[in-house]
Amino acid sequence: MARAAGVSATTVSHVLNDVSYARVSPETREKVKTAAAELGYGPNRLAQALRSRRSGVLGLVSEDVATTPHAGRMILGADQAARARGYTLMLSNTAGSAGTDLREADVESLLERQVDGILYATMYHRCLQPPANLGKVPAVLVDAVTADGGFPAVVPNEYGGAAAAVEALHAAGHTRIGFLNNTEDVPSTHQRLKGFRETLDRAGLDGAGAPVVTASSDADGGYAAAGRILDGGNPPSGLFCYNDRMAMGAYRAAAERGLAIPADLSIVGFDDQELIAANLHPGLTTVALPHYAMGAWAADRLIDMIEAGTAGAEPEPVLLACPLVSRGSVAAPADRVRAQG
Amino acid sequence: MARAAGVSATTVSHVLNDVSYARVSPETREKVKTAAAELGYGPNRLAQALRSRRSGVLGLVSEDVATTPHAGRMILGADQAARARGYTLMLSNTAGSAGTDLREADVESLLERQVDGILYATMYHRCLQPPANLGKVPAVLVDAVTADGGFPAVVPNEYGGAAAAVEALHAAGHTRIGFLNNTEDVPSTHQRLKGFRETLDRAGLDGAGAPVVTASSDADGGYAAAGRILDGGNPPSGLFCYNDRMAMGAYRAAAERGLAIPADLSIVGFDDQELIAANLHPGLTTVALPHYAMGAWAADRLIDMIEAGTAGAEPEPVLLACPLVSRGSVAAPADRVRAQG
DNA sequence: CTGAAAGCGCTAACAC
DNA sequence: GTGTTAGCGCTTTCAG
Repeated sequence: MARAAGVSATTVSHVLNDVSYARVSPETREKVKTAAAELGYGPNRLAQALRSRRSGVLGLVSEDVATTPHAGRMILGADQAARARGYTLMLSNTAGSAGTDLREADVESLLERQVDGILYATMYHRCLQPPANLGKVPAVLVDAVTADGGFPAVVPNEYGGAAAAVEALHAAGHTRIGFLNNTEDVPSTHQRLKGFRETLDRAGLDGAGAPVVTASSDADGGYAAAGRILDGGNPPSGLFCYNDRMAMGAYRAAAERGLAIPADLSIVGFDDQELIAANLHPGLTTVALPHYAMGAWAADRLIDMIEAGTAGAEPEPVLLACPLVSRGSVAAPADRVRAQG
Repeated sequence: MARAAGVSATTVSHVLNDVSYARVSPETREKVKTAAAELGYGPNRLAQALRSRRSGVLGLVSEDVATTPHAGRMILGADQAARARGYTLMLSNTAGSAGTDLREADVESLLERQVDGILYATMYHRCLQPPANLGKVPAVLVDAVTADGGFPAVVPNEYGGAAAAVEALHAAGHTRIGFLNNTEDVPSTHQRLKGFRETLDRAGLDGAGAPVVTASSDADGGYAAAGRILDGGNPPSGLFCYNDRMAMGAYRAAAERGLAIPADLSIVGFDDQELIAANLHPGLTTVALPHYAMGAWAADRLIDMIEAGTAGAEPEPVLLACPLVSRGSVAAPADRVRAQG
C-alpha cells in the first residue's frame, strides 16, 4: 500500500494512526488517505498486534453458551462495550460439565491467540473454581464468583431483586405474601430467600413466619408448590416466585382453583424471560436479570485492567441491580380487603 | 523459547508442528518437548498467522445476537464445528436495523483482523442483501438467503417441518386440522402454509379447504386466532400453530372453552422454544428449528471453502430438517370419533 | 517533514 | 540432523 501511494510505510503508519509526534505535510496526508480509500486498504491488525504486543482481542469463555436464553444478552453487552473501545470478542465455549484440565485447555487456546484479557462467564450465578492458567492475563468473572476472590467479578444483586419483588407486592397492598423457592443449593436460592424475608420484616410484616414452599425450578415445580401454598390455611394474596418458569406453573395452579390473576392472586416472577413473561396472560411482572449490564460492565472493567496494566483484583464481587419489570400480574388484593373490611 | 532449549527456532518449529519433511533426532525432539512443557510454552498463533497468511479464525457476524434464544444454539454449533477443525470464532454483532454501510464496517473490521472466512447469520429465516465486502473472503449465510444466490447458505426446511407437524396429527387420527399462521411476509410464513396444505392433500384431506387463520405471532395472536377457529363452524380437532408462542395462546383459548389438551384438542407448535414447550401443560409437541445443525454445517462448509481455496458458490440454499419433538399435546381425537361413529 | 533500519515470533527454503 | 537467512505487515527509534 505504502509503496503504491508513492510514500514510505512509515509515513502511512503515521498518517493512518494519527501519530501525535509525527510531522507530515497536509499534502502527503491527503495523498495517503486517498490512496488508502481507493485501494480499500485496511491495516493488518495481526501485524499490528505482533509488533505492539496488543491484540485488541478479548477472550470470552462461557460455560454452555447455549443453555440459557440469557447468554445472548450477556454476549451482546460484552460485545458492545468491547467494540466501543476498539476491542473484539473471541469466543470459546466450554462445557460446564468438563473437568478443570479441559477448561484450562480452552483458556490456553485463547492465550495462544494472544488475547489481551479473558471474560470468564457462567450462565447462571454460581461459585466456581477457575482454571489455573486464567491468571496469566487480566480476567474478569461474569455471573460467577470464586471462593477465594482473586478476580474481579460481577453478579446480579439477587437480594435486591427479591426485595424489589416483595416491595411491589407490598406497595400494591398485599400483607400476606408467599414465596415459591427453588430447591437447588445455589447463591440465588439463598439470597432471594434472604431478600424476601428481610424485606417483609422491614415492611413490618412477619418475614420469618411468611409461607415459603420449595420445589424444582420449572413449571411443574411451580404448579405443585403453588398448589400447596394456596391450599394451605390462610393462603397468601401475593406470590413471589423464584423464577418465571415456576410462576408459569403458579398461573396454572391459580386457574385450576378459579383464582383470577391479578384480581384474586398477584404474582411476581424472577429472570424476565421474555418468552414466558410477555406471553403469559396477564403479562408477568418480574425481576430482570442484568445480563446485558453484566457483560458490558465486565468488558469495560477488563479493558481498564488491560490498559492500566494492573491486575487489581476487586476485593468484593460487584452487584448489579435487578430491576422490576411491571406487566400485569400485580394488583391490589381487592376481594380479600373488601371481605375483611 | 528455542534459545532456552539450547536449539534453534527452526528445530522447535519442526518438532512442535510435526513437520513431515523434518529430520530431527529423537533426543532433540525430547529436549524440545520437555523444555516447552517446563516453560509452559505455547506457540504465538498471531505470528504463525502473519507468516502463513492463515489466521485460523472465523468471523461470525450475526444480526442481533441477543434477540432470540436460538442464537446460542447456532453459535454453539458453529463453535464446536470450528474448534473440531482447529478454528476459533470471532464475534461481531450487527444491528439488524443498521444500514448496509454500517454492516459493511462490521465486516471490514473482521477483515482487518484477517479472518479466514465469515459466517453471516440472521436470527430468523430471511432474505437479505449482504454487505458488498462480504465477498472478499469465503462466506456462508446462516438462516438466511440472498435474492441472487452468490453465497452458500443454510436454512431450515420449513416446508418439511410443517409436513411433519401435519403428519403427526394425521397419524394420531385427526382428519380436521387447522392452521394458526403468522401474518408477516417472511419465508417461514409461506413455506409452512404450503407444507400444511400440500401434506393434507397428500393425506387425502382437503388442503385448500382446511381452516387457516392468521394473527400476530405471539401468545395474544394465537389466543385470538384459536378463538376464531374454535368458535367457527365445524372446528378442527387438531391445530398446527406457526410457533410455540401462538400455541401458548391456543392453550389458553382451549382452556377457556373447556377443551382439554390433548383429549379434546391436539396442538402442534413450531420452533421448539424449550422455555415454552417444556413448561406448558401438557408439554407441547412441536417442530424444532435446527439452529445447532445450521451453525455446525455452516462452519464446516466455510472451512471446506477456506481449505480448498475455492469460492464455490452453492447454487441452492441447503435445507436442514426440522424434526418433530413429541411431548404431550397430541392424542387421538377420541371424543369426536366416538360421537360420530 | 520523511525514510531507512530493526525487530515482534514464526516458518519455508536452503545451506552445511 | 540442524542452523541460517529472509520476510509475513507493521511500528518505533533514529537519520537525514
